Amino acid sequence: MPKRSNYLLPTLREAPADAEALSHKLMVRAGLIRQLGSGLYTYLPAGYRSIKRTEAIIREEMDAIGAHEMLMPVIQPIELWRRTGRDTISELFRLSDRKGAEMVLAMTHEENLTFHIAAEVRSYRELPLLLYHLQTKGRDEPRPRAGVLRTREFTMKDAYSFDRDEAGLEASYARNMAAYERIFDRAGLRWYKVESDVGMMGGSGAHEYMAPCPAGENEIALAPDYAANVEIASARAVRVELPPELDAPHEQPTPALTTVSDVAQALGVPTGALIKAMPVVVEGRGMVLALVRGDHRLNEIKLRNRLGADFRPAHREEIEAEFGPVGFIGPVGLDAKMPILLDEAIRPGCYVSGANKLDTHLIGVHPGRDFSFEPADIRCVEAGDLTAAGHPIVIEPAIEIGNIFKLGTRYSAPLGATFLDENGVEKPIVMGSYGIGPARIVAASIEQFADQIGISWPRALAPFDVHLVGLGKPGDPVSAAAEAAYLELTAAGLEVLYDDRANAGAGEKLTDAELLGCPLRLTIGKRGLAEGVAEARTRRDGADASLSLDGLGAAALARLDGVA
RNA sequence: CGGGGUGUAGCGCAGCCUGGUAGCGCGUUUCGUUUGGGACGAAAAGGUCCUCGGUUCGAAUCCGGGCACCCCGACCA
Repeated sequence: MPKRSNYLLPTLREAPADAEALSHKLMVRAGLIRQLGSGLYTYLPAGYRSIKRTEAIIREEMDAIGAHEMLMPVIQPIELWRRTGRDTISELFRLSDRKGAEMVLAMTHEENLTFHIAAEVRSYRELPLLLYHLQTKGRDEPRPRAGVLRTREFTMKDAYSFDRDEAGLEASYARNMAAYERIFDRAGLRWYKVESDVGMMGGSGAHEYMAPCPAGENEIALAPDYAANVEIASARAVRVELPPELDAPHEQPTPALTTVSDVAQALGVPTGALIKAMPVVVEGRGMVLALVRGDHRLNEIKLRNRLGADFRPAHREEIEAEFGPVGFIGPVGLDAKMPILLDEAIRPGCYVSGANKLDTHLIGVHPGRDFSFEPADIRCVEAGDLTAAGHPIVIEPAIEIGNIFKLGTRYSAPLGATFLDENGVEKPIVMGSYGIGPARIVAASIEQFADQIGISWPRALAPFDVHLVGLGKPGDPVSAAAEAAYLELTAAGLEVLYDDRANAGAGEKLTDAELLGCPLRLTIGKRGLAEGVAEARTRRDGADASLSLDGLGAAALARLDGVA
């Protein structure tokens, strides 16, 4: 176990100027990481200890569900990626070897493993399989950020399941889910499992594991009976007060009023009484008009999923050709020209919409009567919306610490991973993939539990169980007692960092211990030595106690047992 | 890829507008005094001022190109 006097733990009194997120600042200040380049971080010894502890938990729980660890290369021939069509992903790092052959740095390992499974697995008798590895991933992120939270190179635990059918996949999925819940619980995190978009992984279903924290780059919608990424979340909108019914739409002059809030204010109606019209162009299909309530935002992921195709916002010229002046467009009269999707939050009633005429809106527009539409759920949920059971939703920022995907045959089909069933029929293997980012677990833990004075580790992730602070000078009895304590703690099986520095003051050592945030700090000083005790302070609750130097190892272990 | 910002000693920053031998705090080294919350005194080391070019007698400073890094947005298996 290390002594601080010859351990690389460069703590800083101030955070580097370019750090913004709390976990980033603290990891640098506590001497856990240093930056090499944008999105590229070195783990110094103490930081790497936490990473390894996290990885150990992951290994134990993956092994416990019968997954088998292996190891696959980071550098791969691009050919495999061509076969799955992932060679065009812009985040893919590309390189070439001395012969000019094109290679990539793997961003995940579906191609790699499926390639082997295709070659080695022939029969239903060999399935199911569940394999994983912990390996470096490369991603040419457009924007790395927040220290270790979003980097261009990082280690990921990725597991892959291979089953003969959907039912098998469901079972594999459930096993991984159970392992994940144990992993995040053991790591001491606050976390949620949320429904998520399948994104570019493809496949039929996905969940994300989210750790709420201020630096999170995702938003999750939460209620007692609900948890989903806002990318796909659905809820009942808060009702709005609508203007009185009219027999037919009436034109209303709205000179130069092009925004929802301006129009609402001028007409004396809530913004929710307006219909916001967003024309989009679907590749190869033409224009579609998406309508959401004036106080809502269009959810592009939900709209894409609903359309089943990518789309782009219509250009100004396209809008002017089909509708009228930008800022005054609406659905009335357009239902013959293009499909209209009306968000479900727009309840029956009379609304205000653009009149497709300069400086003019329509009041008394009744969907269904004044234009035809298809109902759709295409808006972003908002805080205060209600779940099916009537609970209000809150929205929290969170960091994605793990995800699980039902891949189906997304990779097995293009890579020819098939098997013969009992009837001799060749079928594609049904796959799932399951990822966890150990560095994000570490950073999320710091985000969730740090306080004014520094990190506050859960015991499971702390670089050391005990931070032993010796306040004596070389050669004095205090120093000798600290050295003895160090030996005894180590012998008791504790992971201990001993601050034996002769050139650091008491305040410096104690402050450093608080910054690094190990669960138990033991101080050996003149004061305690006179009583034959070490002074113990637990980091999470700040509680002090005196532990007899005689039998210190057992006493420290007992003290730690009371800590998270 | 759009917008904003930064680059000067290990870290944090000033100096730049108005060109004239590069500074402050912390840290580091040595000596002494201290020794339970970053202590005091004395001495010292440490910088191609991101880079390339231009203007000028003279450039950290003015002008132009490039690079790197950070923040917001887009993007994010």
